[in-house]
Amino acid sequence: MENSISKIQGAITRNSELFEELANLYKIFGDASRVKILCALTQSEMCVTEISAFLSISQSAVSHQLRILKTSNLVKTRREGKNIIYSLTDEHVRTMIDCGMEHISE
Amino acid sequence: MENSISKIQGAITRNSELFEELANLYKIFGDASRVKILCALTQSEMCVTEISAFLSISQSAVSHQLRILKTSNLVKTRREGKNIIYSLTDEHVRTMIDCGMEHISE
DNA sequence: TGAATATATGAACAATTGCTCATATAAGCA
DNA sequence: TGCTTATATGAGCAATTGTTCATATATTCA
Repeated sequence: MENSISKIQGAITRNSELFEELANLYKIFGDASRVKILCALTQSEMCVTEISAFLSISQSAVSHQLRILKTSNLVKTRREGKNIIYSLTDEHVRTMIDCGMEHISE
Repeated sequence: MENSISKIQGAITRNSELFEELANLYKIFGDASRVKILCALTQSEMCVTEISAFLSISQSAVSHQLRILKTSNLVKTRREGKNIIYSLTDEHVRTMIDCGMEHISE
């Protein structure tokens, strides 16, 4: 018991940045605007204006949030004429959202 | 395309509180101290003093965080003499952590 | 080239958060 | 009952966060 606990403690202490990183990932999902954006992109890629109109969030606010999502590598972009099309980077995002959804719907 | 998008929009608009709730859940995991506490409890139930010593976080700080975790129903308690033993409410917490871990370890 | 549309971004501000410090409450024990 | 240990909690504070407003940048098209 004492042994196994100190083993975990070692792991936690050594991997302090790991937990910081983990917390930072969750922090990104910890905002309704961002979750909505991610959830919308789950269904279909969209440009900024679409997202903004779609969620009734100001263009500026959406843009700020998208930057956070992009920096965190949760979304990727491509230009198409005047528009920048945003889409999810990979399936992990979907999994993360599902995981949370499952928890609250019990 | 237009149809499916407006369908999603309807869903998002109607379930605004759902997203708020989802974001709030993630927000709880979005702090290194709390993730550490939850992760520690993943391995074994512990009392406040143990958690505090274990993670090198002040007793007060741990206590404050535990209150949040308990209010959110992520941990439960039982008294044992002078001690209050904290443990995870259910397996969902483990799943949530695993889910995040999987994402950052790629 | 100039106007219109799309997107990004910096400054400012209010709100929230997580910690510390001091102290309250509660249980065990001499 | 008084002392010690365990836990909880309120006030205060510094740091972070998400939004708005104003403006910059970039692309298309007449």
